[in-house]
Amino acid sequence: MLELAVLGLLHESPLHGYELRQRLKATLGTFRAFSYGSLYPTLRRMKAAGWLCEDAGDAEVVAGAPPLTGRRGKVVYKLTAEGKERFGELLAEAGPSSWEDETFGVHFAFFGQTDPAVRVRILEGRRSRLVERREGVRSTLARTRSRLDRYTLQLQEHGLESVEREVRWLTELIETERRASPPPAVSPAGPPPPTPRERGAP
Amino acid sequence: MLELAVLGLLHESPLHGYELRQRLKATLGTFRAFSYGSLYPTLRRMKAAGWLCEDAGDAEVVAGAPPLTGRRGKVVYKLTAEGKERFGELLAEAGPSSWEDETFGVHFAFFGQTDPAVRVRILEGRRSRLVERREGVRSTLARTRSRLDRYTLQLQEHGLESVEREVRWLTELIETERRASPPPAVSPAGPPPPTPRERGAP
DNA sequence: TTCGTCATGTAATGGGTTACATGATTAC
DNA sequence: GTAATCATGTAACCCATTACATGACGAA
Repeated sequence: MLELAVLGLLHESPLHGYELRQRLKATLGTFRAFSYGSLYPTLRRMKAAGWLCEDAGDAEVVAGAPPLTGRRGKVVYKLTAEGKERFGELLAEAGPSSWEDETFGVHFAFFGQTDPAVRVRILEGRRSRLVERREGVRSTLARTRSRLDRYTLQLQEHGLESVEREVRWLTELIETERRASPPPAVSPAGPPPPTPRERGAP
Repeated sequence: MLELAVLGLLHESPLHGYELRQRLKATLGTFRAFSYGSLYPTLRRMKAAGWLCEDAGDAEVVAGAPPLTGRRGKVVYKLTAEGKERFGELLAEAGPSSWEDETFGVHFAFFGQTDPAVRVRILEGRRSRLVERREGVRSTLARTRSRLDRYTLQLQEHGLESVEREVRWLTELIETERRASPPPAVSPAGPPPPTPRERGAP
């Protein structure tokens, strides 16, 4: 979770903890916020795991700076080769761990680096998860509507509309993805017709 | 959190754990789900705290039922007097603990039993929390929009629209509340006109 | 010189989840 | 008689939060 987000951000450029948190906010928006209390220990853990290392690239840090009593100043982290590999692995995962509520936003935020086929599978996974939830709410709502008071009903309906809205959003995203790169259509008769051009999408 | 939800549901009628969880789903809808792994320990804890007790009201349980080896069968809980008091206290709370993401839904679900003035304060608290968040997202979005890729942008905008939507919803709810019971208008000139009657609020 | 914000970190705690273990009851 | 679902419970763990402590640096 935090781990993926950190890998993703450091994959773009080296950062120190404080900066990382700002970026986290800017990247994840309303979806998730992390406190320093979880960020710093995570950085430590990830460094211990060998995914991160301290970046000595900043010349001015080395220069005439104050004697650095013990250890106080920016600590800039960057990804190691193992870290990049780990990021790649996490990006390739298309399972519940990529489409549940808490995680989907983070995976989505790094779709730019994600394989198109994986993107579609995650979007579909998320959508079917939400459709499931929607049906659950709809059916219990149908059963209990008459027994609910004004407020409980409002809550159910607002919740239901939120889910419906997200489903529509996902449907559009999926369609866009498909238009951009149609699935490798395993046609029952013969190989698929050659597509006009396979554009490189960086 | 779970505590409030349990108090609220048992306030309506005695229930056993399993039933309680179904009701929880029906009441909270998309907002929150709890697992048995947190429900049962919570029931235990609340019983120990004296807010709940086992309900012996079910005649058929006492009847010819199997010898009950040790302890196995439905355990129906109901609120004690202390439990009702506790529920009242929690309902009267109008602070961050009632309008943050994780909690608001639960508080809202029991608005039917909540004092109208408290309802409005909670709705306003929630709204200003969301407005704050919306402004945060808007401003970082304004600063960073050009640097964001397609997906990150999508995520930001979908998130922003979700927040805007909830703000509108809250605004409507607040207006409805105000129409139903206008605030005790403190007029700037002179003492307020004598209200018909000052009802005893202990 | 003091305030705000940048910057790093730890300890205690919290509030849940997953996975597992068990057994009763009901419907086929 | 067996599968589904009703029903209760525990233990291990997870992933974060809050509150706190510390300190550098720039602007007023």
